[in-house]
Amino acid sequence: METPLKYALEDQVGFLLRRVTQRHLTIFNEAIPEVTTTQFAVLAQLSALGPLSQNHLGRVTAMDGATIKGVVDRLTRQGLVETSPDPEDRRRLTVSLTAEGTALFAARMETGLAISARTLDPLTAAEQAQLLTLLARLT
Amino acid sequence: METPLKYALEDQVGFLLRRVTQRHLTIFNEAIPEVTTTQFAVLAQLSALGPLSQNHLGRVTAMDGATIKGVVDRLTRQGLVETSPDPEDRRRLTVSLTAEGTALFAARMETGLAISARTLDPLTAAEQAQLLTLLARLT
DNA sequence: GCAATCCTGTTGGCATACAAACGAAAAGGT
DNA sequence: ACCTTTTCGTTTGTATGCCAACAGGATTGC
Repeated sequence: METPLKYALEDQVGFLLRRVTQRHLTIFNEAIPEVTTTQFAVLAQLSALGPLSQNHLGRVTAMDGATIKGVVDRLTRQGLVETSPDPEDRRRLTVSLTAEGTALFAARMETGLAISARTLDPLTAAEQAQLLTLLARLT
Repeated sequence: METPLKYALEDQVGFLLRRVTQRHLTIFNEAIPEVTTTQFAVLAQLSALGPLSQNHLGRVTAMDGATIKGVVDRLTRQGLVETSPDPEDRRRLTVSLTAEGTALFAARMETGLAISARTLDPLTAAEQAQLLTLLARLT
């Protein structure tokens, strides 16, 4: 008497994560079309922490070296950040917000918070808190 | 007396989702190096539902037309799926598992379930169930 | 002081993802 | 029958996201 194993895709964490992420990205793109989620994360961390080396910036935004480079390049092209060599360490590239980048983040920060709220909207306040706690533990 | 608004990146759902997804993908790649998560999802749905049109396959795996095409192309190149024209509807391309694809999914299905379990490992059984329920409601 | 190691940024390659635009085929309405 | 609308698959373009390999600079061990 053995139960035949079934693989229900809809019940797998990975699939659920992907679907929820898709919904979140849709909400984000509608609300903040100027930049992407990862670009916004970079603006947020530069705003909170000040200028950082490119690799350090990658660490605080959870992107590896190759990824953060692409993001920084595109933000530079848009004039939202700028890079300068670090005199202390000639390997390092310091990334900082431009006036335009500072202004954009200031103007869109509240929208950013609203996007998170909207993503969690189907849940009650208690459920939202629980979800965030559980997700944080899976990090 | 107004509270200055802060944007704590680490507390935003989108950022948490991205980090948890990163951890999940790492676990998956180690356990099943032959295919990616999305490719595995395609194999799972073809295994569960039988041959499907390419677009239909995209819907049951949550991928848009452009994405599912790339995934099917790569799986075809690996000999895990094959496509054939649908005589009923000349626009349609029927995608089905090859013997090799069927065998691979059968051999890796349990591992797939173990990957989900490993991803959720930091949580208790009750917390795991709760998380899945909450995520499903955000779909 | 110097060799082994580590860190930083860059590049190339592969694999999602989605938008937009397109042609061909099917379905529906009148 | 005919026209409009959908659906299906394709292609192009942009943006993550990771790995692996690399070069040059900084650090550490000895």
